[in-house]
Amino acid sequence: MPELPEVETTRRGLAPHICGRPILAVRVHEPRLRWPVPSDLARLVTARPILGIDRRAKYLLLRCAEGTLLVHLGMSGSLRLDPAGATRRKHDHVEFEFAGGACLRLHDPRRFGALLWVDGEPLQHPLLARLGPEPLDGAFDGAWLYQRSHGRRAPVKAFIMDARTVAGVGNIYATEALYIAGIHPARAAGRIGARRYGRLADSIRQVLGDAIEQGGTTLRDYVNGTGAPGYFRLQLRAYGHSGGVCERCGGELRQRIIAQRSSVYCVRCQR
DNA sequence: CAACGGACCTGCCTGC
DNA sequence: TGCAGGCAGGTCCGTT
Repeated sequence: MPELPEVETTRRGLAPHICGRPILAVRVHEPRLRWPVPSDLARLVTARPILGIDRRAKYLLLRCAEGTLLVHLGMSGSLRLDPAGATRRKHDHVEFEFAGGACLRLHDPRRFGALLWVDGEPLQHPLLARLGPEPLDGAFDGAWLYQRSHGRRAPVKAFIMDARTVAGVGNIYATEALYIAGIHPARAAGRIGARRYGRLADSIRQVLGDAIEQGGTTLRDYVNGTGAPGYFRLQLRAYGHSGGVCERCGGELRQRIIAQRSSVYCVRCQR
């Protein structure tokens, strides 16, 4: 479900409602996520507030006084703030209850997500320490991509989805950015020039930024932390349009597995 | 180091 | 209506 824009939308939706409010109770109904949910989670966070919510790649960092809750939503996860009285649903694995009865619930049917506790500086955690630049940061640009791509024979789509290259570019937005930049997703990363990488970096920034503005992409039932769907799906030009016609050149949009992931591209104008 | 395949799960859709 | 098979927005880890 969630790529970077959906995670960021969740962060923005939740922060004003939960930051600074003490957690009254924590309930773990299903600890078997990607890694086991800490058995002493309740002891770690009960009676303490979440001080702030940050994001790094697709991880949410819920900052507490003595450490950080690291949350990843995997393929099917969502965080939802329910008003008092709303009942728990199937696949709501962890609940954080606040004063007044509102309840933050981690919902994740496929359980590819994670909820971890990190002592100390979370950015030094092994899961985060080696991530590449944030795509919406100034440190990310075409020069960075070009320099990192030297000698790489893997498809450029795999290259930009590698979190060490740039953090948080998933299958939908990699597909869209390559479409916008006019680059064929299967082209070897090391065989693309600096100018084209400049365009690709711009496309990545543009597509992620626009998607965040639209509240993310709702495919199945994604909603942000406060229940609103995202509208970026309406602006997808390649993803989900296989068999259709390219808006730019009239060519055929074709679907194919590239680097183990389903990809859509225009057979005529992506080179 | 780079590249690749497998692993972890449930739900939903298609076709027989 | 039932069932098998394929597919899905992620990413870590082990092997080559």
